[in-house]
Amino acid sequence: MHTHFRVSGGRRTIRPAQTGGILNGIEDDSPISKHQGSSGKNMAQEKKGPSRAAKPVSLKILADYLGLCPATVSLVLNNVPGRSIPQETRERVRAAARKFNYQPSLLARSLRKQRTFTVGVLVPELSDGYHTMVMSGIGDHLMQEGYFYFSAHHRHKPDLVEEYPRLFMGRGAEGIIAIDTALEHELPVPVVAVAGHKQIAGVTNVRLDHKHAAELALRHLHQLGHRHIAFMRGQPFSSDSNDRWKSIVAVAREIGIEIRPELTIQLEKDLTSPELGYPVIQQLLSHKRRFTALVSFNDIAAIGAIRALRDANLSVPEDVSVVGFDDISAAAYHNPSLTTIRQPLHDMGQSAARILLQRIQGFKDYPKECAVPPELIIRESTAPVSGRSHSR
Amino acid sequence: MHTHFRVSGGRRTIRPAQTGGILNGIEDDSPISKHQGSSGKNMAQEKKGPSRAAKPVSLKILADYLGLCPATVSLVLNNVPGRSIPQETRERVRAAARKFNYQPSLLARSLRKQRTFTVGVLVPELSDGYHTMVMSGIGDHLMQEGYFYFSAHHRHKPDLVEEYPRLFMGRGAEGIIAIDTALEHELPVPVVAVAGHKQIAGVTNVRLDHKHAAELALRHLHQLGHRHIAFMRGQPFSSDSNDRWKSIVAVAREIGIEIRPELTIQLEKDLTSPELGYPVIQQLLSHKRRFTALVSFNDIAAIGAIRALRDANLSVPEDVSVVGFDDISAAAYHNPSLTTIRQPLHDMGQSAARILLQRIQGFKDYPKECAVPPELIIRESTAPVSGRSHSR
DNA sequence: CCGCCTAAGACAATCGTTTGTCTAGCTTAT
DNA sequence: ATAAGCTAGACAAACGATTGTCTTAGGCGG
Repeated sequence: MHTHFRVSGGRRTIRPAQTGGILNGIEDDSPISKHQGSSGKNMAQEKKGPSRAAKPVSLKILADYLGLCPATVSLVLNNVPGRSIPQETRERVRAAARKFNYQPSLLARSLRKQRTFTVGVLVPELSDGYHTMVMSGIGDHLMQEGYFYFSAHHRHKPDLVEEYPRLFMGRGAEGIIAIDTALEHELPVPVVAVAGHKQIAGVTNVRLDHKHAAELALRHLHQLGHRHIAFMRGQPFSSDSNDRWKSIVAVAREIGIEIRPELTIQLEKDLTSPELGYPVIQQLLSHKRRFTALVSFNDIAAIGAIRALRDANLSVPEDVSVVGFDDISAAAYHNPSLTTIRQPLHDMGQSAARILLQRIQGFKDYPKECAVPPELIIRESTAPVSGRSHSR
Repeated sequence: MHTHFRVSGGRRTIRPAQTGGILNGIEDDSPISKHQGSSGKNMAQEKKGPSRAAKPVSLKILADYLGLCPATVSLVLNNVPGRSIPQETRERVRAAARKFNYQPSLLARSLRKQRTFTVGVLVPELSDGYHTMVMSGIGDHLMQEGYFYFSAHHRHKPDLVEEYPRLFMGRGAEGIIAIDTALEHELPVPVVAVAGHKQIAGVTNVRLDHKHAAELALRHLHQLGHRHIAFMRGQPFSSDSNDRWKSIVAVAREIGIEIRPELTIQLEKDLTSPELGYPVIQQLLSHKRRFTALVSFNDIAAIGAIRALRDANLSVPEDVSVVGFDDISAAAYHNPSLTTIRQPLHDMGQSAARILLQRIQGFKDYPKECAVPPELIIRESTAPVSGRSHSR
């Protein structure tokens, strides 16, 4: 699998102090609070004994305080229609809820309604930019829809891949999103896979539209006048390698670009550094075949390739144009900055979440697959083919 | 100044026409897996309305099947001591549990035991490398200890920073870890902040040992013979800027390195691209002061700084050594690769989780603060001071 | 033969909500 | 005046597990 990474900047920022206090905190330790407090001020609450959390107010406490029964309070707070409760009572209830900062226990509610509004997200590695970019999209959509999610990373250990979905479900997850993870069998809840490796019944796959990606890259180069193009194939173990290559071959044929075996190089090493692309380009150059452009398997390899080209006294993009893949953040910082095919990872995450929620909500005709369109990011590493192009 | 790199702002984007859309294949029906389905009462799962998950076996179902009462089954499965239950029954129970793939509802258990083994992790941005690296450490420790976690990102929106902790608690979180987030007030559960901005009662802070970091950077340069060192201060709004600077000043004094105002530059812009460091170095160079080394506020700025130095015909590291900060992944890929101070983000996450769990388990004497040691990563951007060092 | 002890498990309360059903008191229509 | 109809809530049964207390039936000794 090729590597995606992201650079972290030192961008920890401070926001202006926010002084809009919400009323909060009833700090008593008696089960029934007779606290006719003043308006909410943030009093430092003294922790006594063990540092257990102060018990939050329950419906029952609230009901006792109001002289009502818990059910009624629940009805008011949930605005259940078709119940006759006078406006005055409603307001009394709501006022008390505010006053005690009542926060319903989602735990209890979930148990009762058999609905948790929670999903599980399974990911190989949390510190990897590719995965977390997808998670970011997932998170956005889920939060917006009022769902929460557990996440877990398995570092490709098969036993964890096997175990976490079960644990998720034990915690009430209503669905599971698996990023770049090969699930082994069907699960009793809806599952959406992002860049998954397998076809399993009941799993919706979200993946890049490889065909489209190939079109963007090749048409771009073609329009710039490139006709002699070198290609780099991904490592066999990368889940995208095969699809991506097949699409390139198909599109090349459509457009009328020739793919020549002697200009095709194959990545083998399991590296996540530019080293990945350096030696293969050196080798390619040693054959002294003419080419004016290179389609790299990913940005990392492209950076290594550019270094190899420069070390061979070829300029990028003057002599050779280079197209990367992924749009890792280093692509923009590199010199020259990289023209690349961006995977809309964030969108893919959002789509995955959207589809999962649809399935959870009972859509029967959910898509089995969802192909997300890539995006061509044009930067400095590609240019029109020039007279002094690389030929020997 | 002409632009050397085009980053997100100035790029041209081509978005292909929306082909195909999402629906590609349609799966007729997902028969929910009935992988058990042997004797006993097989819960017939039919999709009543929504495609809800097959209902998992509960303790009660299991008990019915065994001709026991739920309580007994619970006792066996939890190995509750002090209960007399014959070995034969125990085995019968366990066999049945295996057979039906019984998975206790953590929801119900949590409700009963008032213990969820769940914490909430609050983070500004999920797609940022800094934050997710910390999360990775958090996840490692929590999982190892049998805890799960919700995560949520707030994108610095004050209302979300305010709201999510409450929602976490509504879902039973027993503690909260806030990464790089300015919480406003005390919470009724233990809180650990990583790179937090404030001192709030009840919050344990995990942060980098800035003093140590300054020592590593300055001693390294000092040992290489550098005496004329330029310094870059972080933006005022960055939470680390102040601490880091104070430490540098203190350590410089200890070692005997002079900090000269005319060699000190101040970052102002809120950028996460190398642009951050470029103009300030240009300006510094315009003063024609002699310096042989630069301590950058972070790696991103260092990359911009190096570009500025090179554009001024100065080589790195031959003329000027540059030390970065953070060790973002691009630091290793850059040319020259960056010598930098690595923040052990993963460790910081682990420490945060460890401390939080201790506090949850009732440790009274938890540390108010935890300083994590940085690490010096020596790469190509620093070298011994040479004869041809930058002086004018 | 009777009482006591203990093993083996049943019973029931509880956690905090939700929600269908029921009732006491009042109003209204016939 | 009486039945019918509302109103404003109470009541209680879930949801699925845990856990303290009770019950039953043998087994045993006296």
